[in-house]
Amino acid sequence: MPESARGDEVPTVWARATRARRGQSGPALTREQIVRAAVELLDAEGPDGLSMRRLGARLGAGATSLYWHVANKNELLELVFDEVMGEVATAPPSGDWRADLLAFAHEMRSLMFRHPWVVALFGTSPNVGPHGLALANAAAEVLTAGGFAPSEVDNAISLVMDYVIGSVATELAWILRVRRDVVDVERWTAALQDYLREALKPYPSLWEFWRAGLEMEDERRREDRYVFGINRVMDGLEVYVAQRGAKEREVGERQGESQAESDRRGG
Amino acid sequence: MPESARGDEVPTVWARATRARRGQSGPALTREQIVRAAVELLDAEGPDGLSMRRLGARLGAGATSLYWHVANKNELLELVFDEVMGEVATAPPSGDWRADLLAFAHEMRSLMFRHPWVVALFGTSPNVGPHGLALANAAAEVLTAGGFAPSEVDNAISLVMDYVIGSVATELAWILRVRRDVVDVERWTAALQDYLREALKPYPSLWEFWRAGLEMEDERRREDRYVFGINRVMDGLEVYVAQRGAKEREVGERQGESQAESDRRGG
DNA sequence: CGCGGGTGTCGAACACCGTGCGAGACTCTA
DNA sequence: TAGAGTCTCGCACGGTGTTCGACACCCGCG
Repeated sequence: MPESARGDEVPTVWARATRARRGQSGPALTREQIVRAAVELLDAEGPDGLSMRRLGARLGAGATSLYWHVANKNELLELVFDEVMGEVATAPPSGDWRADLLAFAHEMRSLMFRHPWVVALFGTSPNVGPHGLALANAAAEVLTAGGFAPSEVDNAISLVMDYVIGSVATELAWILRVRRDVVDVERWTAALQDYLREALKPYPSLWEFWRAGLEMEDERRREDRYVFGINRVMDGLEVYVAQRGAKEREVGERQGESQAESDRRGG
Repeated sequence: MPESARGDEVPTVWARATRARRGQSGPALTREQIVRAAVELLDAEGPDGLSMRRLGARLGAGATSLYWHVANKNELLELVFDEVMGEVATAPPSGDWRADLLAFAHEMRSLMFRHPWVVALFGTSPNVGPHGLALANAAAEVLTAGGFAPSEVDNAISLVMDYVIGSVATELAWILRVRRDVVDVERWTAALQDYLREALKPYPSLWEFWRAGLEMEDERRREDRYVFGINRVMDGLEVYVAQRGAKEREVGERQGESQAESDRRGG
């Protein structure tokens, strides 16, 4: 329903005004309808399964009809992204910021597993749709309630999000690759192991690590990795809060360097 | 030079034997040559700039000639990935595992900025080329020297890598998007800000955070985020080492729960 | 010398992709 | 009834990865 769906240098779909729909019987195609169908298509067939032609066909419409409702495919992806953002549950701060933040991370992670294609969409657009904003606000509230200063809230959220994104991205890339290309998993992993046994001759200890890892079933091993990682991230944030608290308590006695200065020196 | 470059269910290029090259005057095209040209193309024009046709043209050859040396594009990407992995500098453990690991992370991050397209390649293949293996070994040595148990080494490396990947991925996605699509940055950010001012009416505190952020120049803000994040990750690992050390010291006195159990409870 | 087979290159073709353009149909308002 | 807006869609353009079969070259062998 936009006056015309041209991109026209608008930074995000959301910044473009939409017109009220017409009279009574609306158009055959709706933006909501298109977005929902796109999500279904992506879930069912992965990122390569979504093409304008296929999406149109699924809706019983021509491919180019979609371009009335959406400027281009990127904009459609922006809409689709915010759509699934609406799936993640949020809750007001409970008083335990670590638990709240952990729950937020888990919620995000499970979203990404439910819709494996979203992971590639993080960062490709401003993510300022209604659901995205609500989510950002919920996370910010948790940290604010936890005593984080305004300037630190963004850093802390980014840390958690970036870790979850990176972790799930590598996990999923692997899973999807195997699912797509490999027909005989047994033989495939055996071949890989054969190669590694040879190639790791120069690095015997590495071979030991990986050999052990390869024997555990994959899903459990990956879960372990994530649980380890996210808990370390939380520990790191707690250390930060504690140190900053300590610094504040000794304020005036002697001017301690700021945490940012200490970080920068360390890095 | 492979007997034939068919994919044939081999899990990685590296697992396929290569034949000795022929007589004296080698072929017009070489695998090394192709890989190097591909890296140049990717650096110059981004991921979309690399197509088999364009790559062939750059080498003064037909597109399909490449398929003699490489089974398909994915395999080429695997080769290209390991090629740039050779660029990252490693050093033997210095005795300070935190400093070593931090240096490793920085090295990785700067690699990803030098070749923005690699970030999307992490996890899409086993990453077991010669350079990748050497790198993994170097990182493992650092942590082993730092007192990490074999089973923990993989977890810790994954944590650091995943954070760096996630952080750089979101950073780069944004940078590249702006660089590609936006002609008038000034007007673009202004429009975004206008939209946000309106859309964030329900979340006034969020508006304050972001408003402050938007005023700082982007590069500095992003750098700050990364420095904050990676230092929190390191803190988290240090806490872990310290706690485990404490646990070990009190061994036998009372059976404390393992760290993994504690993590799982927390998560 | 001749010749078979491996090595290497390549043009044509297939089935896709995103999307600009313009024609047309339908419906509401004046 | 005229006109303006809303909405659908066929065609076409220039790209993509990859398969297939034809072809040229050079080596060692008989």
